[in-house]
Amino acid sequence: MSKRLPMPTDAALELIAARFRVLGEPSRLKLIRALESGEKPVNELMTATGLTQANTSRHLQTLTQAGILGRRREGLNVIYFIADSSIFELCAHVCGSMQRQAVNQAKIIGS
Amino acid sequence: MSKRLPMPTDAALELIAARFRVLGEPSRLKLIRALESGEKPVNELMTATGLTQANTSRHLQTLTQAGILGRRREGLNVIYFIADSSIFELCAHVCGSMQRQAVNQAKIIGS
DNA sequence: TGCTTTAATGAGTATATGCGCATATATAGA
DNA sequence: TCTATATATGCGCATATACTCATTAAAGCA
Repeated sequence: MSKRLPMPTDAALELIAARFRVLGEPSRLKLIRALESGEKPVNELMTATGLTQANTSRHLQTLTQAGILGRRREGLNVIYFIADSSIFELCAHVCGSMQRQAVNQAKIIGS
Repeated sequence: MSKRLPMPTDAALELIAARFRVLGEPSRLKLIRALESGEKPVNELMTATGLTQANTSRHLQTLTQAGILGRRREGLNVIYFIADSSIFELCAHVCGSMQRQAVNQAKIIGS
C-alpha cells in the first residue's frame, strides 16, 4: 500500500526541516492544542496558553506562515483556526513513537 | 479506527517539541536519508552528507540520544543505523502535507 | 474626530545551538 | 609500547530566535 517515495533532494530536506522547526517550540504546540477544540480569538489563546500578547501574536504568525493555521478578522478580534488538520496525526505519530521508546527502555531497565 | 487521544499535558508537549527540534536540522535529515539504504560507519556518513567529522559526530550523537539512531562499534569504526524506522513515515507525512499546501497555493495563484 | 480595545510589530537582550579548530579517546596492528 | 586510524569532545565564535517592553496599526463606537 505504501508508495515508495523518491529520495528527497537537499532543498526538500531544508523545507522539511523548516517545518519541523516550526513545531519544535512548546509554545506553538500549546497554541495548536488550544485550537483543537475549535477556532479562537487571540485573547482567548493568550489565556489558554499563558503567553504574553506579543509572544502569542508572533507564534501565531509563524504558524500561519507555515500554513498550519489560518486567520480571519471579526471586528476587533482576529480568529485563528487550524488550517492543516493533518498536524494532529503528525503529533500523534511522534507521541506513539516516543511511547514505544519509553516502553522499551522500561523493559531494558526492568521494574 | 483512529483512537481519540487525550489532550497532551504541557510536559508532554515539551517532549514532543524536543523531538521535532531534533528533526529540524537539515544536516540531521541528511544523515537519516543516508542511512535509509542501510547502516553505515561515520566516515561514509561524512562523505554522504558533506559534513565535517566533528559535525557529523555531534549530529549522530543528537539523533542517537533521541532514540532515532542506534550505534554499534566494529573495530575502529562505529556503525550507525536507523533505530526508529517510523521516522520515514513521519517525514513522508510532512512531505505530503507540504505538497498539498503547494498545490493549493498554485491553484490560488493560478497558472 | 477622538477614545477604546485588540492585535501586530520594532528594538533590545538573553539564550540556545550549529560550526570550526584543536585535542582527547578508543581500537587495531607492528 | 608505539603508531596509525576512526570517532568523540572541549572550547570559542557566530547566528538564530524566543522573550520583554514599548509603540503602532486596525477596527468599532461616542
